[in-house]
Amino acid sequence: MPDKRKFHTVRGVRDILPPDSSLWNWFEATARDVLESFNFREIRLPIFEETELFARSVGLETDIVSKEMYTFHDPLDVEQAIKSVLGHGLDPTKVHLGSDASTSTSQIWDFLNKFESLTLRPEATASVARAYIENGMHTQPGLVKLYYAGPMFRRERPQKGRYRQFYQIGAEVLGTSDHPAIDAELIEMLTVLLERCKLGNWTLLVNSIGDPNCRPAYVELLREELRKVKDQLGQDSQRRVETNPLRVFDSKVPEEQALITNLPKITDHLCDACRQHFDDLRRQLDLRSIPYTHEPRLVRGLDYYMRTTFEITSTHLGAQNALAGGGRYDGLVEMLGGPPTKGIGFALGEDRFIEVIQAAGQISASSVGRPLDAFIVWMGAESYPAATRLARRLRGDGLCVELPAEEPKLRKALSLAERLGARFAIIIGENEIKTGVFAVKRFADGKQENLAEADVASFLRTSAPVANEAEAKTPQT
RNA sequence: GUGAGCGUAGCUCAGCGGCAGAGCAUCGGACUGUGGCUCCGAGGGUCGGGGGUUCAAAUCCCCUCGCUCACCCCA
Repeated sequence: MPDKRKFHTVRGVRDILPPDSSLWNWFEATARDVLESFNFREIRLPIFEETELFARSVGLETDIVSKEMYTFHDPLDVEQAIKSVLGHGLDPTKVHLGSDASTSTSQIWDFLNKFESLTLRPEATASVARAYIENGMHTQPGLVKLYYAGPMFRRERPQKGRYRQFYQIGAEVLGTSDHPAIDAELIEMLTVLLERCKLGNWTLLVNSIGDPNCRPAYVELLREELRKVKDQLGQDSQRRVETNPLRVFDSKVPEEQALITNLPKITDHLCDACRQHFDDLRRQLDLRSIPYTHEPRLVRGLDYYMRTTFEITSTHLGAQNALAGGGRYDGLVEMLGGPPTKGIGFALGEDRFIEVIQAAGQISASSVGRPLDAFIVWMGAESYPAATRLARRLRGDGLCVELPAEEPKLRKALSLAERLGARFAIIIGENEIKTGVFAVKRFADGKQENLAEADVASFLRTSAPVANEAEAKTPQT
């Protein structure tokens, strides 16, 4: 008896179906086009890495590393390891969950962590830094400008605009220079992409969070100020006062907002070098005519950020309103064992971009998807060979063609073609085989022409552009 | 991990103690070489799952699972 169990996606992941997938493909192609026009080149990275890479770069205390990573051990490696432990006369029950009250979960983790631990990437900057070091990319001439695209994984509770498998496109600039023009051009690149997506309702927020010279003193100052008003803070914020005072700025508790506004701003406590860098960044944005808001409360969550941080938010989204975010991470490569290297990058959330593009309504799956150019209706077994020849010819000419496998009734075939969105139906039956001309019917106005096989392709192509009809009609903004 | 809302056909939902429903979609027919319209018909259900109350439960009660949104945090 067949098992009637229905399989479904696991929590927080989803299918992306046609026609939506057309919009995704369009967005990815557009992003690639923009990034490559700034001379960025794609780096294809693995989906999983050693757990240690993310722990060290993203930061042990971050939510991402402490509770959101999909970490696993190769089962065969673990089996091997257990056997080797047994070979040393150790008690196997000591490593069996629940078999012994003295074996705690953390002890089991300690045991497992002696063996290679792997993690589905929660972000990709760490991988880029690893690849930069591993491949000796510091010997390449000039700046190393890379971009990546693909899925990331974080085990968070899903909500609007947040998924456990989500898609990011990111760009990174690595090398010996930390000139603010690099930061500004990276941001400019993002604004160009926003324009190409015909998005208007976005805001650029920028800030500087200092560097290891000036930030520790500021964090201490902030902590002292927060302690003075601790009893007015909620539980979450009270905890952060001790663990990570900067995070208090992220609070959305309404009662805390007034308090937060009056806290000392990090940009008032930067060292001279950081202050200069931030001032120059703003000048660089001005000379590019990029509107921005200085948001002193913008502190990014990942440990490796320093100096420049920025974020693009959209009013079209729900609570998860960040479309893209990034910042400078000058110490990261060296911390991972590479040469002293400056770095800056951003990641944008594809899921969120797609949502905003759809909400804006300027670009849609139907306007960027590939249309079905021709539906071939054939009648009678003797016409099928001619139909297959025609289909091959049209497809070879770059057209999208549907050829029914079974002989259809004419009325039903035309009905199906119309519902599939075909631009034309090409009718091949006894009459057409005799005369050698095909009836080509245009659905838009119902007009029909008789054409020789050799003329069909050019007729289909010239009578209407193949793709992006709707986009071409939309005035440039 | 916490809170709230919601689970009935592929989709959107009605029904809220008494035979499991509608619209849309799908398939077939009217209609044998000309689509859209119209009409007729068909298929499709563990009413999320389990337990309880009752002569009788989609409906009332309890538990559980799932989804959505929000918190936390982030793209």
